[in-house]
Amino acid sequence: MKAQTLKGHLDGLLLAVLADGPAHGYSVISALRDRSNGEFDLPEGTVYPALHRLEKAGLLSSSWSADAPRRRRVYAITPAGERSLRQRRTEWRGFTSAVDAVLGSAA
Amino acid sequence: MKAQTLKGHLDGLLLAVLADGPAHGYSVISALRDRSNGEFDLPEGTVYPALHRLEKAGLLSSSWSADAPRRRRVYAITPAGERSLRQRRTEWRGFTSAVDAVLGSAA
DNA sequence: CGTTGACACCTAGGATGGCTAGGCATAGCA
DNA sequence: TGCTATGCCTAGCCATCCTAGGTGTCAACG
Repeated sequence: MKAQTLKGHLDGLLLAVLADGPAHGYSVISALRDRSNGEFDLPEGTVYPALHRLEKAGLLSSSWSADAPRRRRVYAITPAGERSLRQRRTEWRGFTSAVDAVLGSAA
Repeated sequence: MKAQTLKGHLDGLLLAVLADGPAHGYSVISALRDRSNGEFDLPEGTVYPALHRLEKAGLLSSSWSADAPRRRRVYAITPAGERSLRQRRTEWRGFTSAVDAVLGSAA
């Protein structure tokens, strides 16, 4: 997958993963890989800054887990994050139908 | 539509429009607007550099039209451009199905 | 006849954000 | 003792969409 393809769409993917329950960064990466059948195998340098960004925006909250063998920062979606996710899903549908309309050759 | 949403997808849209026949930049913009039901109302500063880029990459060819009242640079898709378009359509399908899988909540 | 607006082209620079490439530390296994 | 997987982080690169400006033609309106 080309580098720019994902631009602007990553945040929604992260929110969607975390909407199913809290998780730490590393597991978000593998969840993304699994759910997308390997299509999204994202480097840490992509995901961590994005998680920080979302937390800063108030869409995620995080805390260090104490019980795990290794230190982990666990992220959870906030109510604002869920609202944002709903909106992003709607926008995504609009975007895809517009692209599909232009690309044509639906057949 | 947010600025980054389109990133990496514009070239395919332009190729798709020009696959239906040669056109000049300004008309590409309105074709894009029409085909997408107004979703893609792109500024010239987005489209012109993209057309230049695609021509430089050999996916489009251009020439100045002599017959038009105003000077127009008319773009046409090249065989390489058509190949690229086919590939981009395939990638787009893969990308959307991956995003849909992650976003879930198809309902 | 001047001005406005559509047409038609162009480009420099800003901003965004994913990726590369590095770093650090712990745990488990050969 | 290494190697691999886990787990976190960041500086800077770079592609590219957009903003904001520029040029010029032509038709219509007051």
